Parts: sequence; structure tokens; C-alpha cells
Amino acid sequence: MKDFDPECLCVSCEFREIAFSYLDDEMIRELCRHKVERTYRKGEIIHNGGDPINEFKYLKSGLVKLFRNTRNGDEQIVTITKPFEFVSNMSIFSEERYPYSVAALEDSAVCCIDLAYIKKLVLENGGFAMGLLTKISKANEKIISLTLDLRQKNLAGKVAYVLLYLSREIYNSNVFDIPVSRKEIADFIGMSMANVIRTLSDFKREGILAFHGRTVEIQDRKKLELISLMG
Amino acid sequence: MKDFDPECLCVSCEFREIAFSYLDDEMIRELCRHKVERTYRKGEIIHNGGDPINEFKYLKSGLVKLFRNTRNGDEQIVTITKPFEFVSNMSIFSEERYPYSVAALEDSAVCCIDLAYIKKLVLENGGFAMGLLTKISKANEKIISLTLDLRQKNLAGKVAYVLLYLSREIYNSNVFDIPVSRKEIADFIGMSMANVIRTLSDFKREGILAFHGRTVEIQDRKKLELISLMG
DNA sequence: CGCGGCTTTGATGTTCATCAAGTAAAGTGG
DNA sequence: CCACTTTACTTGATGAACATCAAAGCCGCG
Repeated sequence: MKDFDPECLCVSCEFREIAFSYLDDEMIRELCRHKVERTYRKGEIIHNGGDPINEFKYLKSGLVKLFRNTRNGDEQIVTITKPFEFVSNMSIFSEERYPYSVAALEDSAVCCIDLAYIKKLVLENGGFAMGLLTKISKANEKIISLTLDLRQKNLAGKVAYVLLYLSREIYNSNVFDIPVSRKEIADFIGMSMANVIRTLSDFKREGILAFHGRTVEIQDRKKLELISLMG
Repeated sequence: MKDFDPECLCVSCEFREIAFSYLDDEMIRELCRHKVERTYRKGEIIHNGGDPINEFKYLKSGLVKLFRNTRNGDEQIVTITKPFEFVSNMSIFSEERYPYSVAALEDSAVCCIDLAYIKKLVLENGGFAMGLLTKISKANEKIISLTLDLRQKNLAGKVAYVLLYLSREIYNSNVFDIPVSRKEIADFIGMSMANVIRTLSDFKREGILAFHGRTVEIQDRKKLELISLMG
């Protein structure tokens, strides 16, 4: 983990469009004074479940997983999110401590803003509050619908769904490096690693997927979508 | 469904403590002018997934289920909530239409406030916005952790978990009328009805539960908690 | 009394986890 | 750069958990 605090570039940050569109340039500069940007390397923990919440965290670049540990030692992945989505999840306003852990799946940069300052902004600026409500609601709804979708599918359907999720939501391409291990895919969809691998092999055998080293290529998207839907 | 609009009692509504503690008496009276109270009978639909959202709904009395329909015809229950929790869920700020349906499990009364007015309040009153953020976050986190908990458990664990959920969160008692059919329990935990029944019978045989007509009594809470935890 | 809903139970088959063994890939130290 | 170790991945065989199917019991209601 590395801190880093350059001349304020927040005014022109793309970021701003998303959460802070209600703040004018002066306000953004002020916000900037309450901000630290931290970078994390692939695999690093950004925070652990149970850690006290005192920052509002936003993913600026990279990719992270939100997860928790189960009693029997393995992880349960809640979601995988890309830049401009919340890192700290929505609990910042309702909890004292993070309910879930967050770790970097790729090298990542996180904007961390003093939570007390964000709360002050909510109290003072209705538009800002509204923007936040909208964003938080959306993030939550995404997680919930993801979980419901996965719950009703069989193994092949789940694996197909996750591949399409990565392809559509994260990489916007039919070809991408899978950012998670087979075990992590298993932890995401709640299945055993062995069966995830088996299913991937099946997909390969059927010509739906092709692997080149760490990269996967979706060769028959229609078929994959069908499996995801019907599973 | 029945509308009903008495002299404004909102000033003294318990309700107020939860979502509207930031509003003074005068504001509550104003809010009241944008409010309709509707009552629903057991089984009635409060709204369907896909319906446009134009009210902020709060459950005043009764019990409701939040659910959606799956492709193969049965329901997927997201959560069951009791009075003073959101009915419309959190999507009110992020979606145009309800993502899920809501139906009354028991005779219920719902406070419906004009959504445009709520949004106006958020913009004008930071404290109100903060209260809403907190409440929405909490409701979401509850749903997510519920889903994650259920996901990792086996059948017996899930059934035990749901019984404890009803006992603890809804009825606050070891003895209560199960407000849902066996099929609905199955829809809630994502298992087949036959196996839910089988598990309940097992629990009865082992002296963990006792049934008197529609009422269930948790006789060995410790054991049920253990099954829920270990499942 | 008889009909239709919900509920229960048993028998059977499928899906998936688990176990175990083996292979490829990626570090690591000489 | 190569042997060595470790880690990630892969595949097959087996058994447990659970869905599905079918039949029967219960209960309220006309």
C-alpha cells in the first residue's frame, strides 16, 4: 500500500462525474484537502471485515473483490467491482465497521476521503446527498440481483453467468485475462473448484471458449448466453 | 386494497422515530398532506415488479414478502420484512420501476408518500437525507448478509436459519404462526418444498420443534441455533 | 359427502462435493 | 540456466446431498 497526494487533479477527475457532480470546482478543491489516494498491488488487502470505517473509498483504477471468510476457512465473494464503483460498499452510513473485506484483484488505486467530511457534505448539500443515495442504491441493487441470479442457476449456468459478467461488466470484450483464480470463481458462485474447472473444460471442448495462457476467449457467445439463461 | 386518510396522526406515529426524526412537527404535518395510507389483505399484491415507482412506501403494520418470478414459474423470495422497514426497497432512488414484487403475508397497512415530495425533502434537508441514507444502507446490508448466510448452508441449516429469523426478527417469540406456506419457505431458501417439509419433520422427530395446527414452537432453541450455525 | 388445496412421505435419479492422483506452470536457490 | 519446490490447475472415481416424481393423507369448504 502506498499513499500519494499530488497537486489536486480532482477537478478534472472522471470520477467526479459519478459521485460528485453536485459539487462545483471550489468544493472539489476543498474535498481534495480531505482526500488521500492509495495504491495497492494485486493481491493486497484494502481493508478487512471488522476494520473501523473512517473513510469513504472509491475505486479509481484496477479491480477489487468484496468478500468475507466463512467458518470453514474459505472465502465467500460478494461481488467484483471495477473503477468508479464504491469500494467500501454501502455500509459507510449504517455501520461502524466494514462488514466485508476488500482485496485488489489487479493493481488498484483507491481514493479515500475522510468520512466525517462526506457526512458534513451530505448534511449541507442536498444535491450531493441525492447523488449519493442514487449511487448507493444502484450499487446495492446490482449486488442483490447478482446474488439472486446466481442462486437459481446450476453449475454450468453459474459459470457461464460469471464469464459473461466479467466480459460485459468489467472488460467489455470477448477476450480478456481472467482476473481471478479458479478457486475464486468457485468462491464467487458458491461451488467447488473442481467442478468449476470441469465446467470450463466442457465449454472448451464444446467450442464455446478458447484459452490462450491466462486469457480466455468467448468463441460462441450466443451459446454461452443460452447456458447462462437456461441454467 | 383500501385507501384511507384520517386526520393527520403522523405527528405521533412511531414510524416517525425511524425515518423522519429530522423533521419537526410542522414538517410532519406537511408531509402528511402528501401521504396516503393503504391497507392490504393477506395475499394481496402491494406492487408488481416492473410497476413504475412513484411513491415511497413504508410498512406500518403487518408483514410482507419481497420476491420476483423465475423463468420456470416459481417465486424467488428476496426477504420478508416487518413494520417500519422499507417496502419499496431501496430502488426508489436508482430505478424507474420496481425490480421486485411485494405481497402481504398478513393483513398490512402501508404508508405511501409521494416520491417527488421525498426527493424534495432530500434536496432541502440534509439531516433527512442522512437519515434516509442510513436506513437504506441498513436495509440493504441486511438483505445481502441474509443471502450470503443462506448461500453457504445445507438444507437443515437453511431451514433452521429461517425459523430463527422469523422467531428473532419478526415475532420475538419461540411460539408463532408460520406466516408462509411450505412452498414459500422453499422459495425463500431456494430448495424444493418436499425437502423443506422433510427437514421440518426431522426437527419435530428430534424434539426441536413442536407443531400445534399452524403454530410452531421452538422447543430446543440451542440445538436449532447449532444446526443453523453449523449447516 | 366429496372436491381441491396444501401437506407429508417414500422411492428413484441427478447433480454436485469430496477425495485422490497427476500435470502444468511459476517461482527459487544454487 | 537448470534442478527443485511450490502453487495452480486438471481429471477421474466415489459418495452424499438434494430434486423430482408419484402416491397418499389431511383439512377446510361448499
